[in-house]
Amino acid sequence: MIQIDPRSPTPIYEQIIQQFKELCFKGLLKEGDKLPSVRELSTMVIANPNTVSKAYKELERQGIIETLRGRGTFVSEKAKKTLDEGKMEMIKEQLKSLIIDAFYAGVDFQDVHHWIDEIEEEVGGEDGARSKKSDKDN
Amino acid sequence: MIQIDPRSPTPIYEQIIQQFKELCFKGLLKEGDKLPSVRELSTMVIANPNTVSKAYKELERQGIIETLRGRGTFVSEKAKKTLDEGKMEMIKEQLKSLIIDAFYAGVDFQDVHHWIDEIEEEVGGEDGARSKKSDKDN
Amino acid sequence: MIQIDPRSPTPIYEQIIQQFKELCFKGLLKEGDKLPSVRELSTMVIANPNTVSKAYKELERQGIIETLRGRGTFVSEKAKKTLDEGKMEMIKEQLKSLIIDAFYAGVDFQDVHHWIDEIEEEVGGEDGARSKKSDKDN
Amino acid sequence: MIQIDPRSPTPIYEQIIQQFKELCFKGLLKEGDKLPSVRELSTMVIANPNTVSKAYKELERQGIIETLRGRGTFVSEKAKKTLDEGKMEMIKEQLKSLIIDAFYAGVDFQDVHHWIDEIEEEVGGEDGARSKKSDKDN
DNA sequence: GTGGTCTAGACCACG
DNA sequence: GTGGTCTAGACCACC
Repeated sequence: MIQIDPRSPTPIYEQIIQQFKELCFKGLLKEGDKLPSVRELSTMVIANPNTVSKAYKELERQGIIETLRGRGTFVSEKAKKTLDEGKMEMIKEQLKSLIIDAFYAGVDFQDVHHWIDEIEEEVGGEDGARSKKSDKDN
Repeated sequence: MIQIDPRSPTPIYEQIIQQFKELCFKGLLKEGDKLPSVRELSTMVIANPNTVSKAYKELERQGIIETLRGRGTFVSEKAKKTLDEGKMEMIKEQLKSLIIDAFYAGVDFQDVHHWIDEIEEEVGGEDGARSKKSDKDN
Repeated sequence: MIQIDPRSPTPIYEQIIQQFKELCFKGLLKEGDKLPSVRELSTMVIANPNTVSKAYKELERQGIIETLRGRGTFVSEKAKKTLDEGKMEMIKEQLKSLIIDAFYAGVDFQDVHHWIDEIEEEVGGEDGARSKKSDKDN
Repeated sequence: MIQIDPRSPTPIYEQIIQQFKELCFKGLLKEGDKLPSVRELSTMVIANPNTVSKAYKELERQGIIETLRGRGTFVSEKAKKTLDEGKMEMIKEQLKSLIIDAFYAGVDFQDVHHWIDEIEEEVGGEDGARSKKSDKDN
């Protein structure tokens, strides 16, 4: 379910966050689904409970999951899609940097568009979080 | 020319790298142009010379610039665009994460495409590095 | 009567305590009134009986309610108002923290005074526990 | 400067947060002032660096302080006083609970008003963060 | 059983 | 020197 690369430069807790976000986004984890407990996951990925806990806390802070005390951690009912202008600006900046880096790796704007289409296909087939945007498409 | 935000979470040396890359990409810095010396830039942006040096070293490693001993640092003649498969995969992964984050900020795939077009206009109007790719577009 | 939010960061047993205190304070629960049994309340609010029991025990310890074995749990005859210096100091400390937090949320002392007046109106209209203090006001 | 009670039920990191907030609020720590380093403070209060770090992170998240990487931690230039409606509601709820608790400790609304005045005198003498509200008073 | 807090101490990135 | 990350393992509150 979750695959961690301990040798990766990106922190383990970041990897956990990212992968859960992706699972939710793809719809493989649906609203209300229970996540593995901190201890379970920490043994599964051979990480420290603290590290897992940190990831869960951040996911909760972002509104992706919520914890019901004594019962466990669950995918949040309302994956809040707050229109966050500040965050959007940040993401745009990151996107620009990414594209420039991509260019120096031999990729141009067309390729990036294609990549995004690929990601959309890979990810958007399920009726996950993505389905919410279908209103917009109609 | 270079604007540093000491409060930003991205390291200062990364900011320098990024901004020089952007300048080259936009064509505001052309092949053979001289960069400020480490000492000059470090006083200009109020940073530690070590920090600037680190940025220059990384830019040189990436083939964006080259240092001619005793003469200074210059934008590299041929911005080597090694088709680096590994790097492309990495960038693709980053792009996926970015898109997922964007989604949770209330943005969909269509919007991302538009953003990229915006970036292309902002950046691609000049006959900078990008122009080299135009062969591919045709 | 009692509303529990399982998502709230404040423990469920605390929420129960708080809400019963508020009901008594407002006079909606009067001296001698019978409280729901632990089992009743636990099914009503979908909580573990242990949790409800814990709340009742604490309320009893504070002298707000008393249990008559075999008969049930009742609002205590004399809501003992022990002048507890230690507790008062604690509350004062909490109040200070609260005000500082309020400030950073854009609220000043005057506003806090107004809030208290609002709470007084909301809560003090009934002839509940508060009425006992009216001697002091005169 | 900072006094920690390891026996207190409130977590050490909370105590640190609270005390720094109070210092800033009183104006004993002014904008731009340097806070002790994580290591310094952790030895000063006989706590683990992690615990101190956690406190600093939270203070930063709240916009009270900011860290300049490699240089240290400083009182934020702009103690952001975002009018946060949600937070204000939360604080109001806490205030209500506090007042009810206070009542059962033998305190009435008048007393609470007096307490607040006391806190205002204790805290508002300096030209600290509080001074910003003086515009409102005029 | 769950997550939350804390300690002790290691290693790394940044400036 | 600074803070950021992680491990190992303890204790507690809550359900």
